[in-house]
Amino acid sequence: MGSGKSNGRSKANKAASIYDVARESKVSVFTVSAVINNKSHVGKKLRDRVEEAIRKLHYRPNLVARSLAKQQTHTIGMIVSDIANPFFPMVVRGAEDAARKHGYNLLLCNSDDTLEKEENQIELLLSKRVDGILLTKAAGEFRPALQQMIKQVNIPFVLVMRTYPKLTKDAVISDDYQGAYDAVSHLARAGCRRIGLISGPLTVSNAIARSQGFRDALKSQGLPFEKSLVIEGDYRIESGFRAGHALLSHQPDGVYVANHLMTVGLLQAAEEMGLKCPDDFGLVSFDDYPWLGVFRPKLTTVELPKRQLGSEAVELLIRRIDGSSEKATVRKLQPELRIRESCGFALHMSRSASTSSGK
Amino acid sequence: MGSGKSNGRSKANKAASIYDVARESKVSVFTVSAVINNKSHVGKKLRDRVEEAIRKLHYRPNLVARSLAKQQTHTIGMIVSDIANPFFPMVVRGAEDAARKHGYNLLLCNSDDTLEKEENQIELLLSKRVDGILLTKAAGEFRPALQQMIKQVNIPFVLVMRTYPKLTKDAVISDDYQGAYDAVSHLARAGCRRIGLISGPLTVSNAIARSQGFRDALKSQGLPFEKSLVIEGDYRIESGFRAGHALLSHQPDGVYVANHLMTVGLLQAAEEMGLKCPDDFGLVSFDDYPWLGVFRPKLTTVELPKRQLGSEAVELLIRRIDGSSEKATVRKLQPELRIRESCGFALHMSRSASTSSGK
DNA sequence: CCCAGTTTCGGAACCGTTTTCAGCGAATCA
DNA sequence: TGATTCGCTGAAAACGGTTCCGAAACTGGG
Repeated sequence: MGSGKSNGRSKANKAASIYDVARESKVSVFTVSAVINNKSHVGKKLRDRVEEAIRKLHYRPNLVARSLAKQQTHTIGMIVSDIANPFFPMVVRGAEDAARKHGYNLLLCNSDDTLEKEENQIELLLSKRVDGILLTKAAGEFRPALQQMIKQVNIPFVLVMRTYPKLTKDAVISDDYQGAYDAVSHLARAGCRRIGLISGPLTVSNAIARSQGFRDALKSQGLPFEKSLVIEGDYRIESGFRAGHALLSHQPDGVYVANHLMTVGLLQAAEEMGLKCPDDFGLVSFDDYPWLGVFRPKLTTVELPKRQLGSEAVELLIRRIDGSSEKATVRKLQPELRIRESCGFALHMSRSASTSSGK
Repeated sequence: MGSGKSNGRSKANKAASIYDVARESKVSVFTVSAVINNKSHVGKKLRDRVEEAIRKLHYRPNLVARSLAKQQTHTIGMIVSDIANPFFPMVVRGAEDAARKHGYNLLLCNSDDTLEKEENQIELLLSKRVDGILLTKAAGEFRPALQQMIKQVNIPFVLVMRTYPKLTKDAVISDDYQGAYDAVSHLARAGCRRIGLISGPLTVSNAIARSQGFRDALKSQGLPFEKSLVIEGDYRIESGFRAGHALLSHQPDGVYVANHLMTVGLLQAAEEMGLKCPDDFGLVSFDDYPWLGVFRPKLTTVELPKRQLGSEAVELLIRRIDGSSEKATVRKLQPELRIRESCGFALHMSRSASTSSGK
């Protein structure tokens, strides 16, 4: 009924399926499938005919059907705190490039470092049957049901930037302890004696490592640990601002900040208080960016290999997806101290030089 | 044969399917499906039994199977130039939040503003049967086969930041013309008489709009257009650096740069040449960032509503996915001039005031 | 010329959902 | 109490691939 004896499938708005090309080239779907994945050798003539049909129909295999059949999606989920935090874009970029190289796509999620959002994102990713998940773990433990599901589907995770052995021992992180150690050692060499710390949330592994590096560097430099000079933030600007106010009121002569965003907050606070860096206090912070060299104060930073962080995480994850049984491993990448001006090294050089020459 | 009369499916490493919960709760799969999507009313007792089984088995529907059956993936592809360009993270974040709110996920791709990569990404996204695509179009035209495929699958696109009517008229962009116009008008008000431009690649709509705004503002201020003071870059640091060298050698007293990354390059060049901003030249650039207020030179910028750009693009795209037939529309968001210090407004105020008082 | 051994190919089951189409039972009304 | 309608329920067919298995075609040797 209706408009004539059409075969019922409206031609418009319908991508060709493997059946269409099979019919077009007068072979079975198996043969088409075989030439697509060039599997078991298909005769030259048939192969040509099939390829011709594929071109003619603009056929592209439906990857969701393939995913269902093969039980793998060639998609990996990536959960970061917040892509708008300038730290993450480069690691995401590193991950995306590595993923694509292996034929994988990236499903990007933001957790805002919130357990609840993180759990929701993971559930969704599991439902989408991603082949693996890259996770910058927020503080807190998964609810039992989620843990069960994760165990049940047996999907590989690899942690990025932060460890969380309860979930998996596979992780790629930066050597935060060393980075912090270098940073405050440098501050001390530059002549600082009362060094403050604005740390990340101590519920999270890298904040702990950075704090520990801070303490140990202090100790090895023979400097006292003053409780009033240590403030815990949450890696965001606002917390750096508050911490900055609190900290600077105790008049440290140097401060080490555990990430860039909090450094920005600290600088805001300093400006409000009429304090200048590096004249009034030395400063070294984590995370470096290409543009930090052109703005004053020229920040002395410890740079993390962000891109590599992302790419190595993906490489490891894909090895796991492919069933690698290499033993669980946390890959620790080395940071790099980039000395510019905010540490006041030039300023205090003479004093520093005289003390170090005494050794 | 083998180890007894086991039912053959190894229990380990296998997520429960809808059949499992149907068997467990002794109903048909239809009923289970019905309670999951709470469709046609299912009796209270049955519903309870099913939900109980779901909980017990930690069942989560397999979204790839659902996608295949429903012919929609609830996934949207987003192609940006480069997520590591600080401009994009916030628009991606805006997009991700909006997408999630509607139950969609974001598949993120980088094109490096390269036609070839862009085409590959699109093909992949089409194969993955994403429901729609957000695209910051690179320069150049799709190859015919791709155009055909796009037409054939009839998938909605919405353009972000750059228009490209050949593909679709749906776009959400910023009012680049106005932004540029305001920027250089402000420079002129601040007393600049020889204003230079570092533009984006003129193969791309927003670079053209910004250049046009530059010209018109010059004209309306009665300032001459000097060809040697206009240089085309590609929105990256390196090109800003080269352009900066070339431009500053002609000694402009003001320069307007079409994005932040090139501004960074310009500042590098200025430093190498011993030129200071705003003492030696006024500067206003596009893109603002939370941290620009704490570093010197404090950049005067025209800020684009990045987050909104992303979210509105998603909203429009989803309306299209849902079959909205509202007429094609480019949504133009207003930029905001943020006056700080790099424009030298304070510096030249007196001169500017005297001239404007004469009018 | 015949038969065993390889390729090559086609048929059909399967992946986990949704959804159509009947059928069955219960509830409402006369 | 019996008939009619309505609400639920279940079997089965898509969705678009992959892949096992058996059959057909082709090869070569005796």
